[in-house]
Amino acid sequence: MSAWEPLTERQQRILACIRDFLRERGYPPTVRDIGREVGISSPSAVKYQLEQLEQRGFIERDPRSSRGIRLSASGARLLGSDDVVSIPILGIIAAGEPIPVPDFSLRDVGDTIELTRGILGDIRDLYALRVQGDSMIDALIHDGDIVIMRHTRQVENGEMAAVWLRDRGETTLKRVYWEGGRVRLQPANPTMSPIYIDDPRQVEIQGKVMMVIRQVR
Amino acid sequence: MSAWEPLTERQQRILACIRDFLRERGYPPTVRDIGREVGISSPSAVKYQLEQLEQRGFIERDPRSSRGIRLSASGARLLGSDDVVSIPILGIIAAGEPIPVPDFSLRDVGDTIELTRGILGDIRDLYALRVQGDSMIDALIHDGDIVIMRHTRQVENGEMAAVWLRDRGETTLKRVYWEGGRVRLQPANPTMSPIYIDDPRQVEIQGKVMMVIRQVR
DNA sequence: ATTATAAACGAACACCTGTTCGGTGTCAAA
DNA sequence: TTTGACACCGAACAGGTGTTCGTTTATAAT
Repeated sequence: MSAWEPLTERQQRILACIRDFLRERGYPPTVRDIGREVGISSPSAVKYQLEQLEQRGFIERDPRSSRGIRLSASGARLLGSDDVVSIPILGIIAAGEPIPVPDFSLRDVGDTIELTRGILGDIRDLYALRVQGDSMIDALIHDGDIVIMRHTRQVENGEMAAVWLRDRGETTLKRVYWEGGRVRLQPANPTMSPIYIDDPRQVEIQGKVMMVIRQVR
Repeated sequence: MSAWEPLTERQQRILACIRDFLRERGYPPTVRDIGREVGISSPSAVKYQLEQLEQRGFIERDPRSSRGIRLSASGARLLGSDDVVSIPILGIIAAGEPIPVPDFSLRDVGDTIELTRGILGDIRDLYALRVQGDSMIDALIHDGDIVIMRHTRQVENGEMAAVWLRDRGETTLKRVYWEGGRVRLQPANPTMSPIYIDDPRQVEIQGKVMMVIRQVR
């Protein structure tokens, strides 16, 4: 049975059993728990199925360790069961100043926000900033919002970035388009006009905007 | 030791050990795992501390069950370790139509979004809607955003609600202020003016806006 | 009918895991 | 000094848990 073939009915039931048991108890089931749930009387047969599921990447196991089963990332995705990622909140984003430069080598982080992997997608190089002030209205971003950024110094055409405009001394969040010798910065608010920067050296990409979260008060 | 006294240094280390082990392995530590981590050589001494933590409500245990430990809700909160809540996505929100009425008695839900409890706060009666169109720009809400709503037919002054304006046949998201005989609807965009509804019977509260999530493309 | 494969069966084993029980050491208060 | 509370120790026990090994059953292909 190759990894591309559909899961058997029983394998699906085993995965669901692991997910539900985890949710309810906070720890994974034993092979005998699983057997009782899906109607297999022999622990070795459950082991056989767990090996299949492990080979196909839906679970991971720690051998000889009691309850040593966990859902893999793809297993969790299949089951609609998400895990939590801790994103460091590094400071604020405001129009009149550049955003903080993240140092991911630091292990000791202060403030964090916990988000599910499913709404984040790729979690590499992410950090969070709190929005301060109302000068980002053109990006449909409100004072107090949290912006999730990916640390990068370059973005593709059409991606939304935190841009530091050197001559203006100003941070702005806009979609960036490199057009020949100049840069077009397009607001998220579709009723507003773009701005054009003739000298690309004035445009400093500080990060890519991945997500905006607003907790309404 | 009463429940109101601070945790000892060692108890804090044990809680952190449980959280970290869970995150890394996907299952809780054994008493011997915990002992090795925090420098206690006897499993019965670990048991003693786990009993203290259980009595004070930070963990729950299933007796005689291997790795039968879970963080309680308050334990998880203390540790900044969040659990995941599944919010049903019931449909769309667009200006020209009323929003779907949630039926929480239905157990079988279709689409959901998984979010952490920590960014949601009180999770009662929550559901999600996808924003369609650009007619909610005055609420700083963008086509494609996800809005988290709480089902309610009334809101306090100053709370942001999905309001169905009966005579206009239009949904709008604004802060609601009941002022004598009329209603003031204030946009989230601070540069925009409020609208006033003289006849409160034209104002139908469909839900309270709790959160906005934008996954930037 | 035969063969191969997958998926189950069951018994037994090794060792992991929580628990019990009795004890020691430290500290503070009387 | 004595007492009590707290927090640890260690040995041993009971049973829980994963694993091994050989067997059986069902199904599909030849």
